[in-house]
Amino acid sequence: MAIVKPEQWQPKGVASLEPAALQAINENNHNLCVVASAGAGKTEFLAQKADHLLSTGICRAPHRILAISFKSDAAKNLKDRVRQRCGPDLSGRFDSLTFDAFSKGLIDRFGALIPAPYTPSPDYEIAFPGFRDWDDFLSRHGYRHLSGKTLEKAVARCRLPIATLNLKNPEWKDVLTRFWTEYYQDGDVTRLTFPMINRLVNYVLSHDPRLVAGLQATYPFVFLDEFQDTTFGQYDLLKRLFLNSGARLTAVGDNKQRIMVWAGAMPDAFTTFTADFNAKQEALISNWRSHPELVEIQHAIAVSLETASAKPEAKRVKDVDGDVCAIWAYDDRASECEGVANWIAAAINSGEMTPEHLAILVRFKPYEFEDELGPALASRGVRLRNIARNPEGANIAIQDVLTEDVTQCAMALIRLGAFQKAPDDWHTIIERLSLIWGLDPDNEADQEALQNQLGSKLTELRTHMEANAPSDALCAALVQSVLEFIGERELRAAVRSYRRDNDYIRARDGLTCLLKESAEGETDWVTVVNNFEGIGQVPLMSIHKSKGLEFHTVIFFGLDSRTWWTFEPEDSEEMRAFFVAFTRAMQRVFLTSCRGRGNRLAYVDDLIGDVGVDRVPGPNAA
DNA sequence: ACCTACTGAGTTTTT
DNA sequence: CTCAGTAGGT
Repeated sequence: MAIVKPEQWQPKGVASLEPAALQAINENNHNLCVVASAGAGKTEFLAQKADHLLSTGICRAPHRILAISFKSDAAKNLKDRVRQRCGPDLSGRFDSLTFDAFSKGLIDRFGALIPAPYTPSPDYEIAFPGFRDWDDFLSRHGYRHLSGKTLEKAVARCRLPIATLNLKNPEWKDVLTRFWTEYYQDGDVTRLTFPMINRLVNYVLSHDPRLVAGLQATYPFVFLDEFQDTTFGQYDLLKRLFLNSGARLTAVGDNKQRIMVWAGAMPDAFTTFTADFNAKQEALISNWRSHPELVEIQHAIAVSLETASAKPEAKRVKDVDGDVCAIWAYDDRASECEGVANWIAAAINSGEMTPEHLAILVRFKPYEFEDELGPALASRGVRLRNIARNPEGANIAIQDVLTEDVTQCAMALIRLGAFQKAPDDWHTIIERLSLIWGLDPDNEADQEALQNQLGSKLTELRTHMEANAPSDALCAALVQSVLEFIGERELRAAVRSYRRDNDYIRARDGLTCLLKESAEGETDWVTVVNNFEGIGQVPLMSIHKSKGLEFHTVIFFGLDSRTWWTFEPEDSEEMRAFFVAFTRAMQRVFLTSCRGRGNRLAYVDDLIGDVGVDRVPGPNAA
């Protein structure tokens, strides 16, 4: 592929980039701290920066770019965007992962190098202990006077090996030793949480500096997305890997969207990073997501979080009539559900937006809202999808099934089977199969053979799908047949995380179960495939899960004092969570509150009331 | 047996 | 903010 001279490089696929973005793309002699408020086009900025590095040869093979995101769908979106911008060849050297997936990958590769007694067994299990489990562990071992929360934090923060630690209270050394011998290595199974994986990675890297040298040699460029939510352990690892190395780090994020401090995120990640890595500052000032009226309200909230916030330039054009923001007040939860369901059904039927472009956001317990709102919508012919729910029989959330490699490959084929035309899928599957089967994309004979094989498989699939209506058995058979064609062994060799049975089976079962669920009561495959992808369904999720996503219209349930019982106006995670929820919308935001769920949230009501958001009676069930 | 006043817990994530 | 649990009183 021809190399572009840096001075001749142009952004691809977009009309223009703002000056700060161009500045940050061309700056490769410093570490960078890019402040990007909601809708500033972080993903696009990172994708363009990746394209710049790869297509100019500033990042030349075999060097790679490491991009760390917080959620797997964000990691996948970024990867896809880079592929669109610079093609499958160059984007093959762009590794887009979550912090946890990156750390886990290192354990899967180098776990055997971890000294005893910390060596994990290769078939370790991933655990998500709740606060009760930590307390139970302590009381089982006679430490009833210590708190589980403190133990959880200590495990996440203390370096290994425990024996060399200098702790003020020597009792904690006993507790941690116990924990790492009895919780971690429990009989035959090794049980790991992500903070523990992080500590183990840190340990193995300190124990074997060649690994650090190897990773530094591989990754001269590192992107860090949503940096405001970096945990202490993650930052510790980052320093171990890249501090004082030649690597150029680009940290992107927004302090106003810092909503993970409760789970161990650093309260001042940007400040610490800027000091340690001597990073240069840039700030993106556009808002490509929301139209001016919404940006005005967002700005009022932003100023309450950070007095010095600059007002972003709104780039989106408003394309809806009527209110763009209001607080819908209700008396009780039943009329709230019915009223909102009615409004949604009417909005969808009028064609002003499709179900998947609307989102229901809640602060917590989405499954409770699913039970209440789901039936109200269903009776009006609208389906609700709780994206955090596991499909029946699976051990993975719907949202995560969609980003799995096994899903992407299998569904590209199944979509090609269901639809008359799907050129994108044809290209995707050709690219992926070339990679999985180890074919040269430039070898014509190889490519022709691949196209022929794919063609005859598709003929077989289409005949089979036309002749048979969707059913549980057929869904399972379809997945089986498609995976046999792709080659499970080849797929698992190509996708590192699938080498462990645990991880591969979890993903494959997730795919099968979601497909079965999508086929329930359906008679044609096109609908099944759409159901699978969530097309025609209103997504429901927590604010935390909505981070990084955007929707045409957002309805937030529960602007009231019971939902926000921890609410404090000053430097509060709650206010930032509210900001995150609010800034997901491109066109409209409606906030419900009902007396059955407590009083009005006066602080927020007044804040947005000042910029013209009215408290009105919510739409009726009619 | 019943009343009042007080205390603490509950929630959001990551393969 | 709400709910469950508890201590201490009648």
